[in-house]
Amino acid sequence: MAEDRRVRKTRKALRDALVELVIERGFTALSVEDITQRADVGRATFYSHFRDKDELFARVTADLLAELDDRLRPVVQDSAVGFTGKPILQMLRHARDERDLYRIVLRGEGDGKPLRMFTDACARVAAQEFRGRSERNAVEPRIDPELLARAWVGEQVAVLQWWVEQDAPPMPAEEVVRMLLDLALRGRYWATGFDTPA
Amino acid sequence: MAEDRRVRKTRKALRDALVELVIERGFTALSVEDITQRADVGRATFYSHFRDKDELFARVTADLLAELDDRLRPVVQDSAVGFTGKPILQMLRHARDERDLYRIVLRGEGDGKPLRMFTDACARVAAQEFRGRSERNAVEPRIDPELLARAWVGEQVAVLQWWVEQDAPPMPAEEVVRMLLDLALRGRYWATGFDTPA
DNA sequence: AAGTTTCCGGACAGTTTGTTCAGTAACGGT
DNA sequence: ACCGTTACTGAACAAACTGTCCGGAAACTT
Repeated sequence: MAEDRRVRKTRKALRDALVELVIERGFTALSVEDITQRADVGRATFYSHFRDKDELFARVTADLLAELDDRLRPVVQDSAVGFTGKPILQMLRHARDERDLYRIVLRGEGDGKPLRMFTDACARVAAQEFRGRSERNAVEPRIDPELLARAWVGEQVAVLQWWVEQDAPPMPAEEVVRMLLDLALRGRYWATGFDTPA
Repeated sequence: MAEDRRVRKTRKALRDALVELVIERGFTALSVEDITQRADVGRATFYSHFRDKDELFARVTADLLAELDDRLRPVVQDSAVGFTGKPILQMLRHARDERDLYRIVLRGEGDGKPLRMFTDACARVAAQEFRGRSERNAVEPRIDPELLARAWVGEQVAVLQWWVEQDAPPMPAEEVVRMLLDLALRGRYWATGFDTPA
């Protein structure tokens, strides 16, 4: 049968080897042989599982994003508004479990495609949310919802990037969320030092 | 003399060819031959000017960042506080003049190294500024200055990315700055929909 | 033990890279 | 206008990597 334990084993070995090496040297600096060598697998075997270096990479990152999606969906759907602290907390916890994979995505490895998929997906949802919110609240849209979403997601991603690259004992996820909430609620503090708009 | 007009001419041709092709196909998809062909220059000639595809790329982006630095330095030094609207306005104007180059950097092209240099530089300055500000104002640092800086810069960069990729007649730079100021001053609006901190 | 599936090492042509070199063209000074 | 210097060119080269194919060895299933 195609139900062979060996297959999953070597695939996992290749995936793990890729992740390790990307962390060590970066994606572009890798040859297929580097990967198979680290995975202790013949070079020819690689091509009977994946067409490309790129395909392997794409699968690894796609799986991570899918897993994140699974964890996030219930949380997002629960709350009428998509942006409580909970989704971010979920993301941070997931990032704590799968730190290397998050690093890879958030470093923009692999032509930055996974990172772009990630941010684009977030921005799409956020933009929709902001559009709806400004309608419901009858707040005149002084800020383009598209731009607002980009800015919002940009902040989240930047914080994630920062957090996941800390090598010292990292700040607890709950603390990060507290700070983000504080940040959002106290824009005036944050903005201290701005000129008044001309 | 080494002051040959031909040299500058072919170098410029190579640089321009690189920029064009990176916009069209992305950096990793390029061979040296692609570049020299587009620049109408012999392949061997390339290596008498640059060691690598990467070196050419690094020079191009480094020059851009240096130029940005030159434009920013006087503005930043003028104002005691580094984060009035003026630096951002300068950046937006520069990005309007050198749109393709900004796109390349902000897309994270070339392993994302230039983008990281850019954001890291900004974050370093911002973090210092925020540290000083919280001391002067005797505001207890409820938010790690490092995190605050990352978040701040992440927002700026995200907005830049968004703005520079718009293909329709882009929103004027002044309008973007106005929105960013509004955004910073009205964190509470932005945060509508958050849970209250647990 | 027999039959199937996977793995392996080696060999293959095709690219790309970075270097070298001899010939040719363009430049700059007098 | 001439001549020495400098830069460009095309070709050839070894080296590395890619993706494919094959026959034999090894592992799994029943």
